[in-house]
Amino acid sequence: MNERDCQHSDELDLPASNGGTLAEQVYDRLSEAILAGELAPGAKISEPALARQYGVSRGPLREALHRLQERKLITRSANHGARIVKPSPEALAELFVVREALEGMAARLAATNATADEIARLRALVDQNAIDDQDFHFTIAQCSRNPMLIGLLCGELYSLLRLYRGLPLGVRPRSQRAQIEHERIVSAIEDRDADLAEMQMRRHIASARMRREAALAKDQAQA
Amino acid sequence: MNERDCQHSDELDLPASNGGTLAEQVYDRLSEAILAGELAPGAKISEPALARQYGVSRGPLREALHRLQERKLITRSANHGARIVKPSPEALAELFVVREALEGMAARLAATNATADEIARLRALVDQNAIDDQDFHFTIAQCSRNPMLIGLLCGELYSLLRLYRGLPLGVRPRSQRAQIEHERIVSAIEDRDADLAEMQMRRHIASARMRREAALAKDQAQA
DNA sequence: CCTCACAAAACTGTCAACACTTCGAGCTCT
DNA sequence: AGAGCTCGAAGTGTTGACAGTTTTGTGAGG
Repeated sequence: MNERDCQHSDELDLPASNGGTLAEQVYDRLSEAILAGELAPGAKISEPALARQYGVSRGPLREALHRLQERKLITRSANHGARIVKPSPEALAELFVVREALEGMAARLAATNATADEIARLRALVDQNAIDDQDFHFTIAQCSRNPMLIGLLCGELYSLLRLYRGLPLGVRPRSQRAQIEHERIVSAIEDRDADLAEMQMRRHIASARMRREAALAKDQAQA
Repeated sequence: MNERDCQHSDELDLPASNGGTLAEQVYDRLSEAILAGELAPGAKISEPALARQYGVSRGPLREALHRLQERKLITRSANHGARIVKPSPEALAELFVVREALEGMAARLAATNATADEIARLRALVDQNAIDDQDFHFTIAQCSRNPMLIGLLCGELYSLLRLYRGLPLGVRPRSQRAQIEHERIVSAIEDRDADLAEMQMRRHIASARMRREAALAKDQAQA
């Protein structure tokens, strides 16, 4: 049970949040809580309870909830309250298709626009095996020099990916297969071969999708 | 006792809006107003003024503004208010790159997943010349059978496209060039050729991007 | 004439209180 | 006992008011 020691006052202060306004702080804390899995998927959100928990009034909380609604992290229906979005295998598959398209384009642009320093950093990331997958993909997105693409990949899609995988951004060792695929992508970027970079990235995402779908199917078979 | 309710007030009623809550109605009206260009890009939003205009209190209005912020239709900074986002040539170029990736993927999926009826509808759209471009692209997105892709293309990206082009979803005659490109895309889908469908769609988007960038550059040269 | 300081107006952020809806416990009737 | 109704409790939607900040307008001084 994740219940705190103190019974009556679960009031959590918000000192570490960067946002100036309470609504922003609550938004940051709430999105992090949802993505970290602290709030169960599909669970109903009680505005008074959450407001007490975070030590704010319902006004800022509702503003944060509306932002989360637009980010599709919660669903809201009038007079029926808000619920944490529940990940589904279908949504996961859809997400990977979108990622394949966007990250493929990012790799294509990176092959053209990346600086020598950035390519060196990518090469270093691949050569040392202990890095996490996200760092690699984020770095390539940055190399695309396309802020909208970067925002989609590193913001919205990455959030949904965290939610669907149900893991707290873990640095788990990636497979040998992924290691090889990463190396091929970097090689293509080093060669400034845009077509090949896109193709390798798309194969990499498709491969990751199949692995993850298999793992998810096995999890659901157990449950 | 200066009641200005009925005389010359700018108070706009919200009868036609579908949403049950005031916040939703204001959200719909505001996003439509921004996308239609009724609110000047870059203009500052005064919460009291807008609240009076729409005949609601500041609470629901602020909730709608937070949703618009997450949709990137407005920008907000603490204690400094909200501003309508200002389109830039750079953002337009970025948008077309993202569209090229996503619509290419949609065409690929459509070649695989579209039903015979849907393909017939696409063929009809191409054969009759008077259709507008958006209808064609939306239909292909629907054929992808990927709700997340459909939501991105028909929702967020389409909104930004409307905003950046500054036109009210006009049914303007498309060029002969676009007509030919549409026909090639539909032919590839009819042949169930996923690779070709994606390539033709990406060329079509890239061609549209170059035409629009040229038009925008000319406009800015005049001004 | 320009600049700076200062006060007032306006605005944003926040809160507590008020309507209306929804849900559930308990009662009634068959 | 079980189905349906009633009424109270809880929750959501909305409002107006209050506190702190930013901006504006004004006047003195250089």
